[in-house]
Amino acid sequence: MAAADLTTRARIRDAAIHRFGADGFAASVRSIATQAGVSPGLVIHHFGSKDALRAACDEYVLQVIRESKSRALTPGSASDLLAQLADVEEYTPLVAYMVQGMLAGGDLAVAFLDQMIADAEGYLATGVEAGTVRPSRDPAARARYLVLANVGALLLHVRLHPPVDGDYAATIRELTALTAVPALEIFTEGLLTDRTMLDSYLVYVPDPPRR
Amino acid sequence: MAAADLTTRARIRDAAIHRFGADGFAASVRSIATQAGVSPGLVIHHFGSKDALRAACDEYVLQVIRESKSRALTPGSASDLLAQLADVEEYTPLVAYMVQGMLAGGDLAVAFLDQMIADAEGYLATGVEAGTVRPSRDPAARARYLVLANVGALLLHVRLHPPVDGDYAATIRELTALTAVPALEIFTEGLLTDRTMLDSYLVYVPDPPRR
DNA sequence: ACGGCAATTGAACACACGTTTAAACTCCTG
DNA sequence: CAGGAGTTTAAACGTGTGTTCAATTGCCGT
Repeated sequence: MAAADLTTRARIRDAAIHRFGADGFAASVRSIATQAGVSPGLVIHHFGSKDALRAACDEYVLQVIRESKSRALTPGSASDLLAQLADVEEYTPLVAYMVQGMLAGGDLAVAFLDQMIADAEGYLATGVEAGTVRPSRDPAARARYLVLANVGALLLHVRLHPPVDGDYAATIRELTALTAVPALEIFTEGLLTDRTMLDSYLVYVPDPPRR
Repeated sequence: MAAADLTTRARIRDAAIHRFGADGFAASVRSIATQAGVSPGLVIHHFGSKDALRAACDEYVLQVIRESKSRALTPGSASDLLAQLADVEEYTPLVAYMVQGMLAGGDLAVAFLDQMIADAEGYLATGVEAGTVRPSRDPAARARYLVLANVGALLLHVRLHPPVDGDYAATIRELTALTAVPALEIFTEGLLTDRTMLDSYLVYVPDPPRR
């Protein structure tokens, strides 16, 4: 995110990602222009409108995250994707932007979460084959639940303990420190001592997964 | 939320809860005034400012939710509080408002979640005593994780499948249908087959709970 | 070197917002 | 019945917004 040798258009895009991520999508065009060291009119000249600028940011963020995933990141744990990204200083603004995107809803959030769920389902299936993960009655639903619960917990934690100076890495480490033990505890030992709740729900809704 | 025999001030407050819940806190004073059948100036006359109006809504929503909890609601499952509230037509706007409040962050969200976490810890402790819930190395952290994960999943689900015509009850039922099986599965059978992940994390951070 | 084209700017526009103000209305009290 | 306090409204104000426009700058090819 260095201001070096970038197209003006790219500098404006990066500034927009920065401000949207820090202030939400109500951030003004003028504040973005200031951050980019540019006049407000030029922002519109390059992107047409604020909405189009946001759409361009959405697309760019999604593309960079997709690329980064195939690169250096350790695979295997889908729910830590954002945590790993936040640790790389260059990617921190993308994490902040993605968080705002999920808080605001819209196509970006849908696309990101759908991909995350699909990835998680793959990781879980690999684990099942390797014998480290228990099989599920409905692997797709389990992957969806795990992603929604863990990403959702991240969103709430960010709202309860907002990053100072945009330091998402510290906030996410804080979340990990708070939730790793209870999460691992539940994942390895369970929460309930008997099967009555599960069994009674299964006879109530006995539908098998439909794919 | 009927428009009958209420103080004008109360009618404006209810209209504000309705519009804030439906459109977020960017909802305009004018739209609230229209919904209440009143002029914009009167809204400010009664509450002083838009921020003060929101503060009054925060306080009122929190108070009503606290009262309703001691009443007819089935105790025992803290994470279903919002689901049970959404099923009562009268309370649906409060649920929508609360969702927006958590998405926006702020004191309302902190107060609500803190209370929810405290309640969950109580329910879990009761379950542990009764032998239906497994004990935890850190009961407070477990309660916090469970609330953040389940409420967070609710927030994300609402953003992915927005309620039509404010029908939060249907959206939440949809979420339950999608996540009940995987959640119960994980809670009774666990997710991992061996203890290596948990044990290795415990030696890495062997701190016992500090209270 | 110069004409042309894209980049860029500063000023302005139209609009929506929260809020203010003065006047009208309502209703209870003396 | 008079009057005053509280309620309510319509209109206006000031500000910030996204966007437009004409003018200026800077660069590149011929």
